[in-house]
Amino acid sequence: MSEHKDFLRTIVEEDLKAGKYKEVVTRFPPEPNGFPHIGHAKSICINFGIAKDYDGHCNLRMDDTNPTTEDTRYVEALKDAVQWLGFEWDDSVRFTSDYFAQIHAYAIELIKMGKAYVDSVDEEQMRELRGTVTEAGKRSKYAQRSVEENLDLFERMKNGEFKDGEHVLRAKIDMGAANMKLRDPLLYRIRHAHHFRAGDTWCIYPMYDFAHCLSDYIEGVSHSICTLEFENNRDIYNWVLDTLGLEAPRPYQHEFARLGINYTVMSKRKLLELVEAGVVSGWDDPRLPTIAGYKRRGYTPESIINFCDGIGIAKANSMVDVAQLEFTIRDDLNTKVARVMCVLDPLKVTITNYDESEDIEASFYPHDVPKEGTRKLPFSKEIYIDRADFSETPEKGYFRLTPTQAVRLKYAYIITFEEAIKDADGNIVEIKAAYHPDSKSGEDTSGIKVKSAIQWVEAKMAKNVEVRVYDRLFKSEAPEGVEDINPDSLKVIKTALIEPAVITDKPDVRFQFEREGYFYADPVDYTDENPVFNKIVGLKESSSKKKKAPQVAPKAEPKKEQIDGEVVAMSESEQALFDKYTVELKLGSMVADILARDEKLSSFYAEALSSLNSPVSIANIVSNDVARELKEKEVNELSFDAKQIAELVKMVDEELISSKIVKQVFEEMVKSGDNPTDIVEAKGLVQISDPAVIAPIIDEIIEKNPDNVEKFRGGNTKLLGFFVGQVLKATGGKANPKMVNELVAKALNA
RNA sequence: UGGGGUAUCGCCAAGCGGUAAGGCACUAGUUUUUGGUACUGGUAUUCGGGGGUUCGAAUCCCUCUACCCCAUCCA
Repeated sequence: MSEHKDFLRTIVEEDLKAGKYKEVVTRFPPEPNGFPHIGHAKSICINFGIAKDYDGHCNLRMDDTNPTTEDTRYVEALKDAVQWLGFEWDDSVRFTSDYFAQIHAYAIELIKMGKAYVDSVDEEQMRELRGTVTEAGKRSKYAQRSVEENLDLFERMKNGEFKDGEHVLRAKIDMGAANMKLRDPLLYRIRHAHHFRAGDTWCIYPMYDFAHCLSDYIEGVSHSICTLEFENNRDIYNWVLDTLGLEAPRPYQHEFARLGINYTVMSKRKLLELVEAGVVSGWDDPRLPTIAGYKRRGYTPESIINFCDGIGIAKANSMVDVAQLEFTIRDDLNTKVARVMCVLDPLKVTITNYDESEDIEASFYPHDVPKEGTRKLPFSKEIYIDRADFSETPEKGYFRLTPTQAVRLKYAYIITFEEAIKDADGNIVEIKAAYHPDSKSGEDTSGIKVKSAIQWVEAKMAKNVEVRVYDRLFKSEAPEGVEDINPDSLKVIKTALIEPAVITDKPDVRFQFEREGYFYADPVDYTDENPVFNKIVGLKESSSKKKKAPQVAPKAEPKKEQIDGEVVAMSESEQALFDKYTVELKLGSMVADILARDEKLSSFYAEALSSLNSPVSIANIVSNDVARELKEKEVNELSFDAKQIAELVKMVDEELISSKIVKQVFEEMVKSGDNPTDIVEAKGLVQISDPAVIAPIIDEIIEKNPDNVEKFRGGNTKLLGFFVGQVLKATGGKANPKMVNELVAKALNA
């Protein structure tokens, strides 16, 4: 677990500490209506990860409440994904459909409580009655049905006496709720459909909002973690469990931001479109962000998990750069995988002065990968190199073979250019070169300096392989649909040549093709006759090698000006108050504004003022600290009163306590409702303003932090705050901060 | 438009009143028979804007702005 916990783990820890739950139970609850993608992987990592970190467990639950879209094919894909990532679910796979009977019983209970009713308006009417975001909705006339009638109707719904859409069961909550989700949400609808699991036993199915919270409760889930778009649903979640009076411990819902990655799409709908339109070869197309796609492409589970860990968990909508994903797979494979030579775009090279043949022993791993293993590389007069590794007219900074620049054949000899053979169109079809017999790798005495060592294969022994070079599926960073498809997202190279050992010995399934990237033997199409490799990801290229600098960043716009909206005007009485505050009491206009506009605040202020004539100080504390408390409370709910605030301010005015301590005392007042004077006395919070007491503490701090002293004296004046903070901490906040500031500054500058 | 959220480097993301973490990307250098890797350095005088409180504010208060979610018998 990383040092910095995400907010979910923070919540879990607090709950555990408070003894809210005996055990952490989470769940990964996908709907089996599509293939899981990397966004699901994030959720899997969060849910299974948290369970693992806190010795709890995580259920895999198929949220199968909609028989018309779900299929067992998808549950298999979902199970695969979790397993492939290396997580284990508790017990067997759960299904919401397993709880249909219990959920149904809860529905009846709700009806009996008068908290649910059968509604019989059609869809269109229902939409109208729901109102809009700004207007309250109206309840349908059916909401008045008696419990008996509701019970009867609901029973008949269950028995299949009605057609789809004829009736629904609704929770009776509030048609005027500002949260639209709370306007009598649907609990059950009629669906005469075959359920892939429950078969035909049901013709009513619970809605997500009803089934999910109850399923969580039934499974003993403690932390129900979902994505941000369910924030509004949280109120129903709580309503159902609370209204049913389900006993603690019960689950609570927490939301995090779903994953977005640029140059791809993540919604099930868009993914399905691509698959159905045949733009990709299927759900496991290596260009897709599906788990099946990444798996087929050659990504490792570790890399996906590292990626999910790396991006963190928060509540801000975000779009992660694919480069971050690519980093994790390179990083993972770098230390694991054998390096072999494959020439993607072969150019024949004849070594004019070499006539024998030999086998060269070469390590599978570079010096910095602590793994063992070698293979034999055949070498002879005729070899192939990559077309890109020769240039007749090299640009500045080109490191490979040119008419005037020798290059090393990796693990073998250095060669120098002799002649380029061209066809009628002027295309180079062959290079003639000379090798240097004394330059053999490991026993080089030639003294020739080369800038690069390139991959090659021996012509006769090389195996022909198919290489599928994948690039991002979309050309735009935030693709909308098929129109944004990158036409070059797949290049099939049928004529690549690979060193024989890879095919004959099959040392592994994943390789680094030297200087090209990481590749994976396609698990589906690879055969001995037609070996197929998928490009997982290219090697990182330093900018100097990159052909055209894709310099995008068109330097920042000149900082867009922000136009402030208009502030609501004050009413007449508020204005009068404001004037009084600013003119008579000499308050700052901001503070006066806050007070004048808030009736609770202004009357609280007036009351405090009546017991202590210190208008500015009181105004400050009322407009800041008291205002915070009054945000969600009424005056009579406060644990303290205006008189006590006046008392507190008095102590500040008399310099009995420092402004820092005020915060502390105030917190205490909020918590306990005790008198400020008593708090100060009980905790001994009286301000220390004696330099004789403070000075030695400062000396000590200075002595303990020589580095920072040096930095400070070197010009980092921000560090003054650090020292002041340290001194204040050492005195429990009691030292007079103004004095500390002065003394520290003096001491530091001494 | 009512309600619910979110804003910290190009992209993620810590931070919860006392020195603006870290990763990716970028960049300079060292090592290197991969233009890879590894290593070393450089990258936010400032936290969406403006005010206020405080000795001290990314953190507390006020206000404005931008973006996301909610009016499926989807989940």
